[in-house]
Amino acid sequence: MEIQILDVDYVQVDEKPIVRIFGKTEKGEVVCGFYEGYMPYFYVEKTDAVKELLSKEPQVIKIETVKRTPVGGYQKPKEFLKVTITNPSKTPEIREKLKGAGVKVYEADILFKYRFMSDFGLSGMQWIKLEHNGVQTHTVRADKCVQIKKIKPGDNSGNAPLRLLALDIECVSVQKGAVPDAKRDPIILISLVFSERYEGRDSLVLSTRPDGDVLSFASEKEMLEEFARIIEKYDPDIITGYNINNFDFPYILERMRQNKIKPLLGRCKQKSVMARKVMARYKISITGRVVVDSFEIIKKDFSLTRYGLDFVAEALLGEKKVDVKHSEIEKFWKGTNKDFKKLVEYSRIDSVLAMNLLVKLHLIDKYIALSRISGTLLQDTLDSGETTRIENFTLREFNKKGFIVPCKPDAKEVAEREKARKKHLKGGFVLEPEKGLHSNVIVLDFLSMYPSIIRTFNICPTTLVRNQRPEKVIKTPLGTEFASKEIAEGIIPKILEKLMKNRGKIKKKLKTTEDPEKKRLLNAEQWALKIMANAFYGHMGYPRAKIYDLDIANTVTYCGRYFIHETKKIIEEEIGYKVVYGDTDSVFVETGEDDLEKLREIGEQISKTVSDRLPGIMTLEFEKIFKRFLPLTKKRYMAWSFSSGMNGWEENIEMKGIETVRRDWCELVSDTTKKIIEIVLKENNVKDAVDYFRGVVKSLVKSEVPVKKLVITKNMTKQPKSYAGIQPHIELVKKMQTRNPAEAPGIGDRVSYVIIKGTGLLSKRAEDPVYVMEKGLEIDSNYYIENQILPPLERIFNALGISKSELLGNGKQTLLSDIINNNNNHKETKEIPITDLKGFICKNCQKTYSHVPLTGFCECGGEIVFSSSKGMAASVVCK
DNA sequence: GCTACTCGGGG
DNA sequence: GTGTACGAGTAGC
Repeated sequence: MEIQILDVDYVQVDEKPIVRIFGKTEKGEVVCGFYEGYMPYFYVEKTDAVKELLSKEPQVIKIETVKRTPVGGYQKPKEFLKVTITNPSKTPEIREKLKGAGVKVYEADILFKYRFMSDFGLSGMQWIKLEHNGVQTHTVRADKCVQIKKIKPGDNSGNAPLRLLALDIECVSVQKGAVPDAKRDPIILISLVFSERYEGRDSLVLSTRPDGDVLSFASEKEMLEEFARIIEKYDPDIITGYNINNFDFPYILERMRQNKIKPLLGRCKQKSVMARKVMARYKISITGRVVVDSFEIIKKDFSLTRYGLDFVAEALLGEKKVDVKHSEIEKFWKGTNKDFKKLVEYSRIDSVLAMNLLVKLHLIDKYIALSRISGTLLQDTLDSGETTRIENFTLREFNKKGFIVPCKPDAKEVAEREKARKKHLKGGFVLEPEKGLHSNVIVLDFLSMYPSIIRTFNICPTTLVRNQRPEKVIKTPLGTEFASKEIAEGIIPKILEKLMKNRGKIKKKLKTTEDPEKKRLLNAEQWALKIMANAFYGHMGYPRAKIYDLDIANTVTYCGRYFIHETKKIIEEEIGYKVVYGDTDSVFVETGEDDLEKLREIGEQISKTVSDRLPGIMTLEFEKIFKRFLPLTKKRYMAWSFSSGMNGWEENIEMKGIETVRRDWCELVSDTTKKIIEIVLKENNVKDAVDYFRGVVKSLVKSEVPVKKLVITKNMTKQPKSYAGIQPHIELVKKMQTRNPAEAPGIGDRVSYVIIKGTGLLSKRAEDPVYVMEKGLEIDSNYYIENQILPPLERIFNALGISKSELLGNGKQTLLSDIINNNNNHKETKEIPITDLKGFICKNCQKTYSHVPLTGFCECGGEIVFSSSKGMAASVVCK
């Protein structure tokens, strides 16, 4: 029998744990495999005192002497005690007792399911073959329950047919405007959407109101009981919804508690649904199933300005919600039959959208790939971060080679590490960017820089030279030493080699794969391999990590900085090009060439020269070409980029660290910013950009900009009177309440406003856009210039050497172009080709400028002329 | 510029 | 469940 692992847990029966593996066959049968005879264990240092301590513990059933190597500096294996006990849940107690006695304890904080999975080489969503006997049990809901004899890796790839359920609840608060409180406000409606038909339907709505197209119930209790029955009968593998982790599920569980219903929604008939509160956030676990919150994934994987379901569905699916405001739910609930029908439809569509997001955007592909690679169960991959995955993964790899891992650090240790880290750990090197607008810049990146450094110097906590000295070492540029590869190959470098090579193979396979389904899975896999490889460096510098080493983290970043400096030196001093910017693992090289193909050739040449010169597997790759490059500051730039793709050169505008859209900016800002960036980068015309900006300012002043483009939107999260400060949108709501209380926005609604002309406080001049259009009120153009379009654009123009006062003109008609044109009148006749143009220079004091001051003259009063590598010139010729 | 606090999503 | 872990954006020094 072959199954794909969905979930693993254990039950304690008569002093013995039984591991349960929940999975699904290729045909879609649900299987639960029971494994008996595997016992919990951990390691401690070997002393007589420890033996004495352990002999008093009734839980301990076996103490063996074993040879292992602790992780923490290069060393030879030594003797440890392997302690086996009867009950996994007793481990913390014994662990703390030993720790209290000053005894070093290893691997005593590993979840039992993961101890088991690690020893048997099992991963979440992995296919496995089971040799088994049939068993019958009434404790588990599955098509087949088997007693596992042996587990072997499976042959299948892809996924078993997974059955999905999407759900959404509706409720109304007794307190007007507030978010409903599960302790008090009942659920009125539950909508369910099925990926496989359930009793001939693909959706179902349950309600305590008895009309419309719903399953109706006399009480909330009966409705919730039926809800549980449907889940049992439909038996989904995956349950989804929008914000179900932090709203629907905690709410349903509390309502079940109030109604004295045990929340048995999982595949174990005895285990209730668990809602663990982790720092103000809930994590839901349901035995044998996986809860996927579309909202949480979208927030992580997509960069959007807002994450409300309406916005997300529209942006990502092009699908719309039913238009019902939160403040209207009560009205529709208590309203006519038609009103109620609309509410039912509203709820149903919310579930449909949650389902569609998951299915159409393939939201879980990445997480399945991460699970398979790291060994983590899908639910935990979704709920927890990088640390869990890395530690799961590393445990196996270290154990395989006879290493044992320390327990996680306590709060005191974490605090000390945090302090040391802050003080000593330096990050990547960021080069001060060369000011001004650049053309024809080649961008080169190190291929997986940190993983490559780790592999090149065999960097690992198991090879780091501390107390014991290996016969042969390799020294890093920082001076730290590691055992050389022939003596002891580091576990982490070896893992990275496997991950990187595997990724190469998958990328190759991807090129010859046509089937879109297979392609998607391969793509998710190569992505996950990259993510895992890149996470190791960060993990070793993470204060809560079990395998934490500041010396190692510092070695890695130091090498990074060292190699970037070396690279810059080689390019500038040996090859002879200027490096105009660089960040951590990249260099931006300016050349005189402007043909894309020739630039690529130069790029490849630089790549080869540098890679040959640097040690080990350090590889600098040609990445792309910036036809135009405008740095604002470190880590902030914009560029017109060309990279070679499948269909020749692919161009796009790249922005790093620059926002063009922000919640509190109106549309005019993003429109204008985008346009100006395009003029500067693509047309290389600063004058036109300035003109465009002035045009916008002019039309603002003349009230020619449509009101729609000036609307600013903010959320009102609480009652207007409970706001301490004065805020425009709140003041507007107060105004609207006196005008027409029924139409005024309520709590949780978004408030749209524009700022109008007047004498009072700015906040008091916020007005309803509709009202402004009806009454023809005048917009405060000054506000829009100073507070909206100017702040982002000022930074861009500053980078081009144009100050705010110059930009706004201030009456002086003195633009760069005019000055250049005026230069035609110059008496000097010397000409230079435009390709040699470096900038501008004062004829009198030699001060250089990247842009001509708009007065046309230097501070010293001297005349500004062109400067080139061949000297000064009065004019420039274009060829 | 940095660090501390808030709030998101949901109804 | 042998676990305790957000993160961007903004307000406040």
